[in-house]
Amino acid sequence: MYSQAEENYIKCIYALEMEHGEEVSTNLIASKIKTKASSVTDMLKKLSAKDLVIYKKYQGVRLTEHGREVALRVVRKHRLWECFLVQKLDFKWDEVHEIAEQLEHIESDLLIDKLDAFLRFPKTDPHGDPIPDKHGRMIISETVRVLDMRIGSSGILTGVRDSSGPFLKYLNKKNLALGDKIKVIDIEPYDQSVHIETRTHRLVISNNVAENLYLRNVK
Amino acid sequence: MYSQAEENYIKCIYALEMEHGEEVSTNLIASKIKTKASSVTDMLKKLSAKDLVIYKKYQGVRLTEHGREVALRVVRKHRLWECFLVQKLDFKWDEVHEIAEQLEHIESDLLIDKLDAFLRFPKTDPHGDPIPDKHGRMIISETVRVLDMRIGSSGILTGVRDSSGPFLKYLNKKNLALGDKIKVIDIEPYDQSVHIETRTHRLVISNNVAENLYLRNVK
DNA sequence: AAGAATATTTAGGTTAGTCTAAAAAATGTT
DNA sequence: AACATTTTTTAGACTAACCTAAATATTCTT
Repeated sequence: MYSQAEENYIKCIYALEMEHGEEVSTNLIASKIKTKASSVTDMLKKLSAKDLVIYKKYQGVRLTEHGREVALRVVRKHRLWECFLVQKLDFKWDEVHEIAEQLEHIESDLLIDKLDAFLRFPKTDPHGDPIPDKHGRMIISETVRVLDMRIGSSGILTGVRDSSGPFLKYLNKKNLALGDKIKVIDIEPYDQSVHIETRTHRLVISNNVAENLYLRNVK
Repeated sequence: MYSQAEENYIKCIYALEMEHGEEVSTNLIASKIKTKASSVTDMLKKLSAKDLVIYKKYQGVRLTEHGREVALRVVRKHRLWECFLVQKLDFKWDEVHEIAEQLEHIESDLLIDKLDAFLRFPKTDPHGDPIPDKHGRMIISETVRVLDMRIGSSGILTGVRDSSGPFLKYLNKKNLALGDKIKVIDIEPYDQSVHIETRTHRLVISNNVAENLYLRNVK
């Protein structure tokens, strides 16, 4: 239906809209997709002609209703495949992204619904991100960055903002995993580093890390 | 490593070499891949430059050792994915080809080895075709077409030559499946149609069908 | 509000893979 | 062996997706 390149742009625009709200700029897309701004302009015209985005020169771009549906389908496929790789094939959560980037473009609605059923209709992927159902609906749980927690409060680690390999490897090394209960002991005013405690250990995480961990509040 | 188009040509040349032996002609490739002869010529030059085939103008083409390795890797992936679709996702054997055509191009050796293990190292795909192992080796069992069996002899249905949807659907309807024991009751001299008997029923298959069913001899 | 800096678009070119039409080679027929 | 037919290759064009460099808009600074 749509080419891989088109799907990648749509997915990228969707992610940037989620993250920044408002219109998404050409350069932002270019840097995320690692291509040149001129290439982005070319593609935006094409997507606009196909009614996937609303694009006005120099004004950035937004997904149309239809564009959003396409984006959610790709996101659904990506996240379901990630579940498959981790749950069934024993991949680590930091190893699945590149492979899922390929698998997300396989075209077959039946395949993806059968995969969904095989995995018992998971609601989140291995990084804690919600999986849209076949109608594009997903459960977005209220989460807070570790950095924004009150001192002394606790939460369940439900998601990571940065799901790059290096960051996930860092979490593995520090023995932090989705579902862990985390208590914020103290936030250092000087550098915003955070002392946290899990059921098994205590540690200090940098401000950078604390911005990238999302907790669902407990109690 | 290689583009999908390149992989498809390599796989096609491999299949035609198996089927016809000798050099494979431009037109044969064109008709199998459903493209024009001129496109094939272009691609053969490229594959030749990459040392995947030996190509001499007007003389047809053969795979190099390296080309054969690439072909076997793609075949391995295709057949493993078919197993996955049928065994794990409950697809019918006549529904999996198109999806496997897409999945076979996913690039990750680790993925394919893990999939292999997950499926418990299957030796044949749902159509009875052998699956190459990670070194490209596979078990080719001695099989005979139903048409070539002696009258009164029996065999186990181990493979189909034509694995197109319509043919597989026909077999489903006639209640014939891989692994069934089949006895050849009689071959009609006039039109070469064959009377066969399975554990559960007797039926007559046309010469055309009898050419496309492979049996492994019993006793 | 003008000039500087930045962001975006346009113009024109490249590559992979396809196509049509014409030319050239191989093969078949007598 | 010469002509006809078939097969294959070449030449030249097209599209998708990318690129560089230049032109144009927008935004920032003062």
